[in-house]
Amino acid sequence: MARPRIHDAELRTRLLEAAAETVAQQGVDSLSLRKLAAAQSTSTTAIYSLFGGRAELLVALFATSFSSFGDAQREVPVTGDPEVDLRALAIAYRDWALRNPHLYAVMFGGVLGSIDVSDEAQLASAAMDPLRAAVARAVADGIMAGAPVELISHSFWAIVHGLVSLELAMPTNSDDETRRAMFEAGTESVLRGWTRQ
Amino acid sequence: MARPRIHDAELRTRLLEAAAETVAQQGVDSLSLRKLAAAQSTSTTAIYSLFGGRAELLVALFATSFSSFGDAQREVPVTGDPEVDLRALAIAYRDWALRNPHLYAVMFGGVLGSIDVSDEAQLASAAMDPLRAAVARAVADGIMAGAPVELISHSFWAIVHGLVSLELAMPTNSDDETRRAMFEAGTESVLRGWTRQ
DNA sequence: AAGCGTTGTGTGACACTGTTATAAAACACC
DNA sequence: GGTGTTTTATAACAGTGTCACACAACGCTT
Repeated sequence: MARPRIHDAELRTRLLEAAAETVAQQGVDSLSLRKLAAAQSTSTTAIYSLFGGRAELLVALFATSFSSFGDAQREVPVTGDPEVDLRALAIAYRDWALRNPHLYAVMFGGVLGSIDVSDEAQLASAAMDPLRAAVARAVADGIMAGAPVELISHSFWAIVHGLVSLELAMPTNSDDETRRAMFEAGTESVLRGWTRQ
Repeated sequence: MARPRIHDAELRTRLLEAAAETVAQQGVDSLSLRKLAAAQSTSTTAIYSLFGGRAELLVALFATSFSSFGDAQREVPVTGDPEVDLRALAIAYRDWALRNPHLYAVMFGGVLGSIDVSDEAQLASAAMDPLRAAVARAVADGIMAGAPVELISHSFWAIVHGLVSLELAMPTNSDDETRRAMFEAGTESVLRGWTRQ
């Protein structure tokens, strides 16, 4: 019984996808609400009614980024060898991060500033489920031991994230192969650290 | 033969220190050139003549942050046991980062956006010299082996940075002791991974 | 001593930004 | 057709970084 709404879920996804593309290509600082709204032939009011504001828009982007990242992790095939799976998960992790550095900064860097993402932290952690499952298989097979699955998984997440994060933050003059070798050597060290001799 | 300059090195350090305090306490987004200049009873022109602009000011902050961080690493005493030293360096690393999360975001997070810090990367890497020295001692003592010192050091840096970064980015409901235990378990895994059996 | 030339500095304008109050638009119903 | 209600776009507000410009402050020359 009033003006029909155009600020619907469809526009919300369109705005979110456009924002994701801008951030992915130019970084979060280049995201302007005015330009984003204009590109979708609407006004900034749409962003405020659909998200709440810039901060909430970035939280939504944080969530979808982890969702896309989680998809990439889930696409890694499960073999009979947990160690093979862990190496493949690590490489898939690195590939995604190097391909989407700006989104990775939104997910892990302090880019979001003081924006609270407590509610979305679970969703973020869910992207690591394939890793936890692989570690659980390794423990079940007696390949790994020494701590709870959650703890081993966390340290594996930390080394992979640490290596990728340093690679993104610290510009080096070493070539791609060298950097990949450093990455694999790093993950291998944690693998050895939890592997039963 | 002209107006005497007030925009000198002393004002530069004052501006930089004030900027560091603001960023350390409220984050990089809360740093306004206008407010910063006004707080030092000068104008924004000072920042432009002394630094070049906001980006260059943040690069200078990046450098001083790594300097302060490097001091904390160098303050860790050197004992006769390289493994003890590595654990102490890791704990000092974590302490500094948890005490200065916003500066840590400037150093490693994508907070600086597309600002180039290639020239300062060496300075950043220098903060890790105590770690490299400890690894070198461990290798010399035959405690660690399997790769060049630089590679082992890098993986150790990565695990420590990864653990700290996850701790800062992912809000958990576990208490301080649990988080510290997870940190130590993670660093121990890399230590074991490079330790000769 | 007065004026000049030069250099450094603060002021103000410009083009942006996110946010929000307000007024117009677009419908259903009487 | 008029009324009421909801949704939307517009415009104003306060703030930002950046930079051209005019003023201020000195040494030197006349």
